[in-house]
Amino acid sequence: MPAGVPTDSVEATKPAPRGRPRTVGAGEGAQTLMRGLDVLEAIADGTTDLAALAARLGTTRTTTHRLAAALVARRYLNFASGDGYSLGPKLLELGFQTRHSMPLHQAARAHLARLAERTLDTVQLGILDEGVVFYIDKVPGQRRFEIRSNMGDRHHVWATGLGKALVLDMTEDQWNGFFGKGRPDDARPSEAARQEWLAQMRTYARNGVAFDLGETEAELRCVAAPIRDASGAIVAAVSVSSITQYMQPERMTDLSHDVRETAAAISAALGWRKGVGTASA
Amino acid sequence: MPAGVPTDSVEATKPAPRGRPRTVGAGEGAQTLMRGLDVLEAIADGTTDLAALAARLGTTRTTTHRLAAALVARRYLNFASGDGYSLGPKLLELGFQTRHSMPLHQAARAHLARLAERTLDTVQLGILDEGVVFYIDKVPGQRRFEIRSNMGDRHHVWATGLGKALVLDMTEDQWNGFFGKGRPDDARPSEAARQEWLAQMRTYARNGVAFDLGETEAELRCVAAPIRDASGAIVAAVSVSSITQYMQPERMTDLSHDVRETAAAISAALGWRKGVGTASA
DNA sequence: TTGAATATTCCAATATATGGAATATTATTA
DNA sequence: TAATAATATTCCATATATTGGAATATTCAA
Repeated sequence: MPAGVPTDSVEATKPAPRGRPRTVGAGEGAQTLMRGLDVLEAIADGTTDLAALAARLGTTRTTTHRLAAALVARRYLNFASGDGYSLGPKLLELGFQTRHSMPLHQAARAHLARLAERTLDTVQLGILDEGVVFYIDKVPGQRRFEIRSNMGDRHHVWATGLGKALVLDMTEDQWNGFFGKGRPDDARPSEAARQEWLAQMRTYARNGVAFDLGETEAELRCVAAPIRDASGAIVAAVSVSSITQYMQPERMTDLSHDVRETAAAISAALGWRKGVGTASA
Repeated sequence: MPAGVPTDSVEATKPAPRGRPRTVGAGEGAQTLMRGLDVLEAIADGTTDLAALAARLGTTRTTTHRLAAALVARRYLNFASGDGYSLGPKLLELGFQTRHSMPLHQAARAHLARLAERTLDTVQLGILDEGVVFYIDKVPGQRRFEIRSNMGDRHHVWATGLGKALVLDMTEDQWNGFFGKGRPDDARPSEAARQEWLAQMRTYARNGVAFDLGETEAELRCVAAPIRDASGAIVAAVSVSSITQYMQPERMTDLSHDVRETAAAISAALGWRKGVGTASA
């Protein structure tokens, strides 16, 4: 499914429905619910009018309308005559509630703030979600500039410090799967680049800290470390980001300790005990 | 037929739609979807296990399980053996997307940041949602302390600057409806307090700016102004909050201009033209 | 290990969702 | 303004998707 992320919306109009996200199989016996969720997601994806919705779901206008009307009644959708459907306030509510109910979020908040205060730079918290990095919290730094990422953004695993930290425990095969993912075909990285990236990942995995040396934005760098839960599995990662000027090699090394400590503190709050799940093989 | 939920039971009798768009009958023919949403909201409300869920919805465990399983498959819920159900990552996603897709949010962002920079204090953006103030954006200030409200918080209309700004256009009857709302019965405010509050509201409405003089937290004060869309209706409000020490009467007066200007700028970005919908009667 | 609590699957019965066609509501012209 | 197009909404008989009881599987607590 094409992501409707604000950073670069590809098209504003409704295109021909490509591959159908038919998640049939699991969820048998709840067709109406599934279709309702389809409606929700189609609208999140930029569809605004009934006809397009119906075409996308492969249902009649009648059925589609009934589902949409139900969602409007429950405030999951807005409907404005003329502008069509849009995501409703209930989704805002549930989104916020979800964030607050995450033990991770609660455990992390104070630590992130303190890290941001010490480093003066932007601190971010992210999780791995469907193969991409999902930013779930951010504490801005105190410099004269602002790292322009936002909570809710999604970025590629291989090109961000947070992403690399999140996959540090995976096998080299899995790493390979991530590398270059999401790149347009004409910008496929060279084999040499892949090898270098893998070599770096090995180092990061050994150290328990990952760097971003400007893969996405040349002037941006960051230091990230994985957060583990009671089972030792990586469930999130924390990073400190700044511009290259403030991220010379020595500082990145220095920060490594602090970031790792912060990650460890949050991990501890989640029930992790030192030693469980860390690199050993 | 479900009978536990407070917000339905519309049947046979001819509805006499007064001020409120009752959306009667909507949701008919989508029982499964409605029940699915019930599940979602029950879990948002703290229910975690199947038995409790079923009891709450008035459905059998089987049905409830099918719905929950479908929602898990679609990542609207998590299920962890032992901990039960919790809100899932898809809700995070949709929540963020909803926020970003609001024209209001986009129009406001830059203005809020600039206001926060000028005033050094916390700037907040809120909307009226089901009779309460819903905080949808916040730009922290630069003082040594932190206003502890968070995005996603809900507060009472009558006790916050944002809330008052949001209802500035309403009638005195409607104001009355808001006053004291949500208070425990034993803390019902006196008639004198009500009269004083109404008098203040009249002043605020005349000036197009509302103050919070410590109704909720004695040491907190704020200055808020309404944001209007193209139709002139109030759709949101912006506020600057700080501690009393920094919010002496003169400064509140000074801030009034700046806050009102900011609100006007955001309103303009939403298509509002000076004069439309402002106090006139 | 046992027993208790909880989650999950199976199935026939029917209440519930479905879509075609008719209608109402808005937008866009003439 | 009226007439047209475009879109949303309601109606209703039909059959299909959903239901819940009972059986089974899984996890948790001693």
